[in-house]
Amino acid sequence: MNETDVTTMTSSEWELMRIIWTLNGASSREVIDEIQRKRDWTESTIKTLLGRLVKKQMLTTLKEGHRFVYQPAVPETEAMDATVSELFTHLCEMKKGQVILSLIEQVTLSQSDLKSMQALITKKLETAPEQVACNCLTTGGTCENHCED
Amino acid sequence: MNETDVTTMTSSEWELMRIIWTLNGASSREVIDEIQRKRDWTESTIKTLLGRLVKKQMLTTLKEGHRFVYQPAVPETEAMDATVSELFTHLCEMKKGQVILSLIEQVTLSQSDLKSMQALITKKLETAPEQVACNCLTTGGTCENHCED
DNA sequence: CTTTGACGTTTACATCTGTAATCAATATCA
DNA sequence: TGATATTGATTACAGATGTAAACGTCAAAG
Repeated sequence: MNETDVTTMTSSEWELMRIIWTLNGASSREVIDEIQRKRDWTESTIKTLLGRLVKKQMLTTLKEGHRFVYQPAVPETEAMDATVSELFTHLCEMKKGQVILSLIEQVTLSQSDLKSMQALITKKLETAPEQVACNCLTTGGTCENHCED
Repeated sequence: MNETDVTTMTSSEWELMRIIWTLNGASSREVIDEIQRKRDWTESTIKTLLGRLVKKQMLTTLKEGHRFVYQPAVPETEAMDATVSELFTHLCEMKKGQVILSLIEQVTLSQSDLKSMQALITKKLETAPEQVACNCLTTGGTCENHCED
């Protein structure tokens, strides 16, 4: 039940999590060294962030001697999907397609990713609506109503 | 130069902005009424948020009598794209494709959006790499290296 | 066994955010 | 014109976040 809310992760926290996800668990030293290759955060700052991630239950600790191995408490994929979904709830329904399009444009995608998308899109085309209405106003007025006056 | 940074918008602020974008400019009253159909924020709270958006230069004000018409200082599309792009910089390069795929799956997309995607994907397939490497560690180690031990 | 280092914990503080009451100026109704 | 409602501005305050120093404790080195 009471699931960890990954959507409250901040940018800095994402940076630590990525390392820990990728290493599939890491000591504070590993995280600190890795982070400091890119950011000039002090050791202290990074420790604070680790602590906060543990408190937020994004990380679990395994005691190994008297020090810890920090482990992800949530799978990376789950966190990515949840965060992106959450962001999309803020966007105008009508314009999400455009946003995804420009994402596809900007991201480097593998053959296999592209093929999966192609398949999915072909399937979605079978039942896709002609238009998707704007849902920004509760009154039901759509963007067009207003933008073209 | 000194461009407004849309990526600092919070969830609450997005809600106000959406209304103002959709109405293409609005009075505080309009915003308050519209927001209060969904949220039970007080008038006061909404005014504070409006003020902060003006200070952050996300909104511009036009004096109309002694009251204001709040106008978007940044186009909605631009804000959406910038925010989504920013979020994607936090994600493992290798897994962005999966995330986009699950987005396509979950979002309602119009025929025309889907067709644009299809075209773009077909084009991208021509030059797409077989694999996209994980970029989570500066050491260059990819997810595989670590996940399969 | 003592000194030194590594590591987790506590404390600190400014800024941002959520949430809102109060105030001052103005416009509108009586 | 005076009372009242509107609206923008100021002030408030707790919690989250960025950023980091200092502290206590255990382990390793000497």
